[in-house]
Amino acid sequence: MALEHLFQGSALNAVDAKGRVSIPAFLRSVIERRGDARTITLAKHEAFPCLSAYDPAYAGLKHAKLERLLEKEETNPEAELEYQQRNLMAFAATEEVPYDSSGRIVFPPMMRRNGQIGELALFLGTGETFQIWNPQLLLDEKRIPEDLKDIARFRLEERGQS
Amino acid sequence: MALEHLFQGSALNAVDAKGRVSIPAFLRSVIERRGDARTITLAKHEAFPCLSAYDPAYAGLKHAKLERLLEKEETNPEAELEYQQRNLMAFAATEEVPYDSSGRIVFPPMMRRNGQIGELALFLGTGETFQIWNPQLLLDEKRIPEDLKDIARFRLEERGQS
DNA sequence: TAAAAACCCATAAAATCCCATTGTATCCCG
DNA sequence: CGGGATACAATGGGATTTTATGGGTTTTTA
Repeated sequence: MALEHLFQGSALNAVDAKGRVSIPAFLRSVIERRGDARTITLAKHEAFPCLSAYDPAYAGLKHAKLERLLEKEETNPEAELEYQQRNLMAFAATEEVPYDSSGRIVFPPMMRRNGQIGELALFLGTGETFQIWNPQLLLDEKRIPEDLKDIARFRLEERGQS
Repeated sequence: MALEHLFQGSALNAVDAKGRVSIPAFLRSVIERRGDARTITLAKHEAFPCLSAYDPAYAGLKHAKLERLLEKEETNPEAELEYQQRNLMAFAATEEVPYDSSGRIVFPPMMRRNGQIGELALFLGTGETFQIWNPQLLLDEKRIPEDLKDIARFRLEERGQS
């Protein structure tokens, strides 16, 4: 693994009527330092009711890792099936979207539903990747530490006042 | 290995009365970034009841890979036979079709039957290649993860409403 | 010459681009 | 160090371009 630049920080942005959202500038700057792409890949998170997001550099690493796993166990038919399934999840079940010169993506409807994202999108850096949450779902999730919920509450208040 | 651009995402497109289908633009853009061709190669998938599809750049890689395998085990007569068989499958059992300026191919009847494709074609990116499914067969396939079936269902709904 | 294949045109919906506005953080200079 | 000036981030709205798809017409080919 070993990606040099890591995603960190949080932000709460609006999703407009066309489904557009600004990717926070501090996340974009990490993407652009990792590579020269201006796209993000969206996937349903495996554990939480939110989306997982990352850049092409991370996607490439993930793919290489899968390939290595396969070659190690090439002759095992069960390994072959598992490889097929993982590959489908990694690529078919994800969507790559470019962001424009003002840093916005338009949310693919499928991902918006997968992540149950409404009019507000909470961005959370998690190192190699970042997450996008419906802030209310994060507050409702018992597996999320209270301190993190406080951050979400703060971001909500911040927005409520302005 | 190491193809720089990977096939990713999903789409459900109509097959019209003449057997024509649009190749989703996001898949075409990968093909055209990998090389300057505007064709795809179709084959029956080895494990699933669907078609496997790729571009000329990948076909070249696949051929090189087979060659390498053969050289490694040159003195083994069984390896020689396996090479002949794989080679036949990789080249004789496939069809290469060009797509036109609007991004459509006409489905070769043999492949349409091999993949049991009806009036709808579900495209699934799988990294180095992509798959084309009859969406109903995917929903019926027990080896396919439920999350992926959800995507197929979403694509079907999306189309049903319009 | 009839069936099939390739080509061309048309169109509605969706995706993309472009410009405008506003609020906020940063800079600069006296 | 204060106060404006500047730059950038986030967002709204309209205009333009692509995409997916249907249908007709010409050109092969057998």
